[in-house]
Amino acid sequence: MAARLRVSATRLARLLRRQGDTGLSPSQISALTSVETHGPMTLGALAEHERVAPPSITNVVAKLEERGLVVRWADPADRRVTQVSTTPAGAALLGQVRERKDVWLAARLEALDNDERARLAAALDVIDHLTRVEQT
Amino acid sequence: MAARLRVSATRLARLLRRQGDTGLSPSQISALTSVETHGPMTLGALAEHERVAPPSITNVVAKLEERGLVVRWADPADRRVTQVSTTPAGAALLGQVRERKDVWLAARLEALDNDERARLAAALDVIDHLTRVEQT
DNA sequence: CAGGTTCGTTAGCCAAACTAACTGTGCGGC
DNA sequence: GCCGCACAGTTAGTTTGGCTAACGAACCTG
Repeated sequence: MAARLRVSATRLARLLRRQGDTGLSPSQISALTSVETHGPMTLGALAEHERVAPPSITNVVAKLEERGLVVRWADPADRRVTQVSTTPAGAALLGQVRERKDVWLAARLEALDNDERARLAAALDVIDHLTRVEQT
Repeated sequence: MAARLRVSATRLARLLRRQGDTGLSPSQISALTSVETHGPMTLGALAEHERVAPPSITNVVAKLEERGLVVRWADPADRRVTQVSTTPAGAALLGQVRERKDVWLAARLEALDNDERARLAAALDVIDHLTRVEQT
């Protein structure tokens, strides 16, 4: 069961990733997603979250800022740290990517028969639960 | 439904990927997997399958060969082409990675209750079917 | 057997990651 | 209160891995 689920999940994720082509590099899209989901954060926290060295995050954020997808400002309480958060444009771009993937996936779901869809629907909670446990 | 499945599948794939750490780069492990699953193949076919330029595959295969994970030989029928296939060591490495992921995932499945496991089991065929259709 | 085609490799360039070193800011001991 | 240390982010320089362009060897066709 583990092996079958592993293969299917990996394959589905790969197919989904192929639908999510933006003009951004993988590290850029990943950083942008982190900033959106975890709210305004410091560059150091972002670097740690992305498991990347500080100089790399400087560069990634600079490019995202050039495109107007994030904003960066000095923290008034501690002027060493700089905070970063998404702009409406950044959020919109992520939304478009997600919607494109959902459209593609929905089309696949349409191709299933009613019984299959019902079984998948019944398992959605389980799959969700499986991935929600604290990530080890 | 599409959105929930997308999120869960993406997250599960990411968690699985984190368990699969080898000393190899992503392109190396991907190429090795392709060679294993599609049998002996020419370098050009491998490059096309990996959606990568021919010079890149030369480099990737050279590194895999250094580690003894694949072997490369000239095709006797057409001495321009070189075939590549996995060694027992290469297959063993892939097997270890898969097993490590399966062990991790099986432990998570153990944490589910019986009803959840039953619902997931009933959906396995569906998820499999979903990813088996010709990839667009 | 000469010309053109195909396969893989070599050469050279660019993007993106890293480490090491620097700047500017905060903080705590004397 | 100032002096020294710690910390956040950036700059500088290197390494890695991808690409395109050009090349050599092998094949095929007229």
